[in-house]
Amino acid sequence: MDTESHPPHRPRDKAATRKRLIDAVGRVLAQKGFSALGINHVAREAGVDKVLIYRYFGGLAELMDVYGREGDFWPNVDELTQGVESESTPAEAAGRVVANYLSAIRNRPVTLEILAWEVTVRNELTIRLEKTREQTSRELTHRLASLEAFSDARGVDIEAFGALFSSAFTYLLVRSFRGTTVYNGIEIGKPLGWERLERAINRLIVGYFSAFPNASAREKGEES
Amino acid sequence: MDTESHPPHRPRDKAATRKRLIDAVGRVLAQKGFSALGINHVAREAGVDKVLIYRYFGGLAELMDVYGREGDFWPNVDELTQGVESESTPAEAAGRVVANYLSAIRNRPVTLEILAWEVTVRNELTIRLEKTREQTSRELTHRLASLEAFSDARGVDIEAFGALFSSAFTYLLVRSFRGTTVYNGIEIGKPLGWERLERAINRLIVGYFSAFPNASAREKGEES
DNA sequence: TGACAATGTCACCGGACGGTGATATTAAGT
DNA sequence: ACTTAATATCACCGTCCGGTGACATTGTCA
Repeated sequence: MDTESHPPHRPRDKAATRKRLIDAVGRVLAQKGFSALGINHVAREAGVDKVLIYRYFGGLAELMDVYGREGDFWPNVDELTQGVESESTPAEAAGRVVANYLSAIRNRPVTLEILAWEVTVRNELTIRLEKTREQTSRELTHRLASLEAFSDARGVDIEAFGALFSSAFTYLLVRSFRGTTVYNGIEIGKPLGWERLERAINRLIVGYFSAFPNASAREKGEES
Repeated sequence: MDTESHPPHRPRDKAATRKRLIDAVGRVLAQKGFSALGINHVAREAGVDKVLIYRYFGGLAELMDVYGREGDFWPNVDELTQGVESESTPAEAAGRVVANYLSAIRNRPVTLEILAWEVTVRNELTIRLEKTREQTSRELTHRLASLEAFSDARGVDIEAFGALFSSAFTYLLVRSFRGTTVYNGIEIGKPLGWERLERAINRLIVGYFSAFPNASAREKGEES
């Protein structure tokens, strides 16, 4: 429909060709996965000679860098904190962020592809993407910590809390995305499985924060 | 030290050559990772011609199958439930299993490599390994559920609980194994980071089970 | 109109991959 | 000792990869 075959003279337009290449990265990632992400594939997908990748970007790494900047596959802080009010309790806020994170990542194949990619290899590309995400999580932590309720909750390690939950979700979502249907007896490929998970998550969140009822109760839980 | 170079005539021994190939798989996985796992690499590592892989096993997939059977890279239920007594409370038992899981997987590069592999691709081999692990987790769940304390705790979903924690650990361990030093502000490459995680984990466990104090308290937490 | 740079195409290189046929070497059976 | 089959090695094929130099086409500006 859109991508023509070779011969018909395309009007020469550097900017358009650049965009063609950037878009091709996303298409290759979505359709073939990162294992097929190479100079040849991207150029072929863009219907353009691969030498232009070197000329316009310097190489695939730099092209990926641009793609990483322009892509919106990662939710920002505003999206993650949607529904979190300043007077929210920690449990409410955490539950909101968790739900936002889940819905933000689900059904975004490219994002899941990249997350899976980060697990397997660690090169210039994934390190750049990783830094972007780390920056986002830093902002998120900062914003959550600025909530009144959190400032009162002693002993709460919001970073460790977030690391555990986001890593669990990321792992389960990626596994499900890759085709695993059952993990630890949970049907992660069906809504029912995720309902069970969300129920357990809610209990964990409530339990975690209820152990620190807005100050006090410090002598009770500090055994280490 | 052990692996000779090419020329010196080795005594002909099919069984020994088979073993050489199987061991080479583990070495390649441990040293180069699954991305380098190919006919050529394995044969080169074994110091043997690659055609023998076809002759003795049929191909790399079948060789991997044999390797998967003979390897002991996955902890069994006994190892995971070490220290869990029949009179343990759910929180104690869960904490024990969590700690055992962590120590069992850490410093096992091949296991971590395989776990990372399962995230990325899904083929005959990873599916087989996945089934083995799923079977183990099923047994583990069954054993834990048979504890008295658990049978009393209503509303506890031990499978969902385990899925969340094991997936979080797996993800963080693999990321750390791959070289990521900071995740969500946690230094997962250093003991300090893991201490923070373990502290948060303990609070989560205690909080999760304390929400269900051995029966009763059912009308309090069943909002969904 | 003519020169020149920008844009895009083509052909090729060396290397690694999976896979296979032919050949050499060794061990065993008679 | 001689045959024979098992064991192991070698050489080669086609394909894809990342990367690069040479060439063709187009637009711009003097």
